[in-house]
Amino acid sequence: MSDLPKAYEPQAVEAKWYAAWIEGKCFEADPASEKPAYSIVIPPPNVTGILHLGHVLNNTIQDILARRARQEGKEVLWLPGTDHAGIATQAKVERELREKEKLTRRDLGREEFLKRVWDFKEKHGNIIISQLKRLGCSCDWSRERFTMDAAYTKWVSHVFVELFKEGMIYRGKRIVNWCPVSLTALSDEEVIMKPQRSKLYYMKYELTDAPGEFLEISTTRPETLMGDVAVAVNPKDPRFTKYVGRTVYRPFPHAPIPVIADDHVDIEFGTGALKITPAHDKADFEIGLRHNLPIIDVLTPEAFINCPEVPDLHGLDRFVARRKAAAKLEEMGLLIKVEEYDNNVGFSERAGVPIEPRISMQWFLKYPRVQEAADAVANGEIQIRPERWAKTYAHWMENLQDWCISRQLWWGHQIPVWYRKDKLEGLKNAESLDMADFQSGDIHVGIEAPADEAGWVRDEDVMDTWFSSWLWPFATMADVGEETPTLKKFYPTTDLVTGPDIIFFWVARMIMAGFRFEGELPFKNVYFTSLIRDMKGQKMSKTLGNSPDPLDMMDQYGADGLRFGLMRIAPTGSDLRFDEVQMEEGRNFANKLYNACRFRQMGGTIEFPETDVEEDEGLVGMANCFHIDILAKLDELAVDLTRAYGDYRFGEIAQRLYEFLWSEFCDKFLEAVKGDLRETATPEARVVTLSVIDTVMSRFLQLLHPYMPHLTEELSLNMGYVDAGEFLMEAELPEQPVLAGLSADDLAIEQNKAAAIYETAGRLRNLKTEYHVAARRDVKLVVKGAVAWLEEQQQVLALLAGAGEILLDSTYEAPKGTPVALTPVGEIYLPLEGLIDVAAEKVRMTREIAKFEQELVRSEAKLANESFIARAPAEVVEQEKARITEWRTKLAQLREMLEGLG
RNA sequence: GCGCGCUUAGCUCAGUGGUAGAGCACAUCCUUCACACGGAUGGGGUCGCAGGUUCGAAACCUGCAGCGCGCACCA
Repeated sequence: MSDLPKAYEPQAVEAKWYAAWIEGKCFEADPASEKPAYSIVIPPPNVTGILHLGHVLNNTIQDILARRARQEGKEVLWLPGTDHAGIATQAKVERELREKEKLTRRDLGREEFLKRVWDFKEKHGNIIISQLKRLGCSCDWSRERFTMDAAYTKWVSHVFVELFKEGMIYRGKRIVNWCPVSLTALSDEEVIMKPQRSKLYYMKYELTDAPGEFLEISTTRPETLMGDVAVAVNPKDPRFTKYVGRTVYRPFPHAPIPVIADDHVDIEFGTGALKITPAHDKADFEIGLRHNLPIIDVLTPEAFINCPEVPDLHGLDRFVARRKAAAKLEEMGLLIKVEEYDNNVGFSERAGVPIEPRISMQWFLKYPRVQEAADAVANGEIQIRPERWAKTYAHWMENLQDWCISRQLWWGHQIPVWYRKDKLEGLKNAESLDMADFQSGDIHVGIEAPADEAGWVRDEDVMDTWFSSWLWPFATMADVGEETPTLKKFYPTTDLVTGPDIIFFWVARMIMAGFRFEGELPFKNVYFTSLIRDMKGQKMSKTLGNSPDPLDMMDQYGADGLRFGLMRIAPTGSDLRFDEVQMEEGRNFANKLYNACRFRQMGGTIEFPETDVEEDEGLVGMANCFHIDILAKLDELAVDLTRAYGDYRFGEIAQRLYEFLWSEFCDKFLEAVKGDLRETATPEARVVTLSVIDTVMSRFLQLLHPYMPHLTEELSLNMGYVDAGEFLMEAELPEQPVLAGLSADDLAIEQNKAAAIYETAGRLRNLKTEYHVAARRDVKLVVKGAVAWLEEQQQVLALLAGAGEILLDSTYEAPKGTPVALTPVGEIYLPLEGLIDVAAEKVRMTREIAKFEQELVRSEAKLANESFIARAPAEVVEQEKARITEWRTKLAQLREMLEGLG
């Protein structure tokens, strides 16, 4: 017996193996390799982020794919890195600055502030990288990238310049989504619509040419009333025809504004009349453009009222001002009523406050290669899984809006545009900037600053983080204009694994960028993971505090336990409910495997008997039905796994591995062959059994390796399946099955024998339990009408069933009331002196008879149905007939026995 | 409003036309020399509802309900 502890202790083992893999350069990809390439780029986590369960799921899947690909003989590149995450990172540093030094970023100035962010990044950055290592991720760390590396930054600028010169990027004054907390524009994707309980205010504006006559208007935003420049009605709305072209008084500041007609107005909604505030609503802005209306901005960037003409509102927070404006209307007798109203309000994804539509000067991108990108998914060049996400992708691609790519932040890639100082004022306020301005020489757009830098001022804005992320698959592999061996070998990448929440942010954009800048799709397969929820079905979030720390999980259950537990409940489609119990199961599974190996080690080394049986030729010849059965099941497992990997069915793979080891190998096979390892066993039996165990265990460890890399590596070494100095993770999966040289018929015969013994053992244990002798191992069993081959396996049956002795006796006359079971190997009696209870046995048998009768009736009814006979496939009919025969035989036997009881 | 998805045992989920499954939880028994992070046995389901197709439906079709998620300029 080995000195190994009884329970597996993962912590030290996991750390040891990760270090060994790094030392052995096992994760490093070789572009010069002859092997076919397999590549994944990691979805770069936020550089200052910390690992959450979403990362664990996502990266475990990638690691499984990468490790499996290595086993399949591929040259694997899993390229890691981190994202600078503009808003999130800047916000963190600003918060720290505010809390510790009571300073804002403007107090420090751009240069000093950026220095602080870099310091912060050095200090807190890469925590997540070490956490990914703890999880066992086999990334090629020698190629780690950061989206603000110099070379990467050059890519971002290059892309901007190219697209600008192509006319795809332009600057313009538009309504954008403004975050009043982060003080920057956001893209449409960064706005989250949330249902809100709001109020709908009904108010009335007096007609200038008809005092006492009013036009009724409804709005949810009375606080922007000062920015009203018109009232719009639908031209098809007969109620308002007479007003169109006239003017009404805006209450404050008191001024006449026109009543206009515009198709956009919904006749059904509210009063049917809409106040037009072009500065604070996207639709209003467009109506304003159509009708040539002025724009009056009445909000500060921080979303406070900016309207000195109305002193009692000026300077107020927008929501305070809303109530105040309503009160003011009421005072003036212009408020008709207020209704409760449910609507959707856009929130800033990062800051969590309602965004404010705001006019501002921003840079926009017209997406390139839209058609190619849409087609690539539609025609299957890029496979999206689960497939239904392809529809979401297609829908978005069909409704693309220009992308607002500028951000009023400092942390990020600064826009590579310079303005001539002497023309700065004019350029700053120009309604639009594009190629024409570039050609005139007033602006400079380039990767490098203009030569006479002093005469120029650089655009202050930075780019949306996703404007760097969308280049990730190729910008990580080669510098601008380079054709590196890495790019050549590993681009396009094979699989992308990410969450469906960033299908627009990232996936779709990468596809477009791939086509535009590399002339090729960036990846062939996209696998969208499930969203992790808690047991109540709520989204995991820091604020809810329902997000367990993966590091805690790893401390408790091991990285392998966490990986396996999580993958085992990872569904193919919908959300995943995280249940810590499952991680415990993962740990238990690791422990089970570990103990199965300890058991094998107790068997010691294999000493071949003098007959000189060679492993290869002797194995099948000497094997019994249990050996053959487990080898066949192992082969089946390997085939099933290959298919499941092909379909990205990770939960099913985990389930099959679990079931094989626990049920098939430990519960059945090991129990069946335990006798072979006892001192009483023949040397031949011992050798065969140990060999079969080794064959199964070594192959199983390899199949399990992608899911539990550390443990399988450890056990493979300890068991001697992998030589010291070599790695299981580098061993290729053999293509041949472990079982060979047996005809399908012979295999079926052997497997049926094994199944019959297992089933019989189950029946007997059941019988023992029913008669309350489950714990006794000395009971005697008698088999009547035994199948011919039972004799050779009766020892095993006794072992499995927990019987002291099994007698084969075809003439056995059971005492009345002897418990009996009908099994695939014959009638088995459990003669128990003093325990036999005729009445109880009668009841049990009557119950069993009733059960079979029911089955018989059902089957007979089916066969009596002419349509069934006529239309069902022959094999189904045959199956049914066979069942009837079986039921009848059993019923006859049981009735006879019941009669025997008297 | 449009679209997508889900609804199977107390819980988490498999099961895409042929007698309803797994794990956990539960109950009873077992500390027998791999493992109590274990072993054995057992109880538990009109497969959301209603129609339809079919010899046969948990599965296919239609409708409905509940839940979830996207998208959308109804102020």
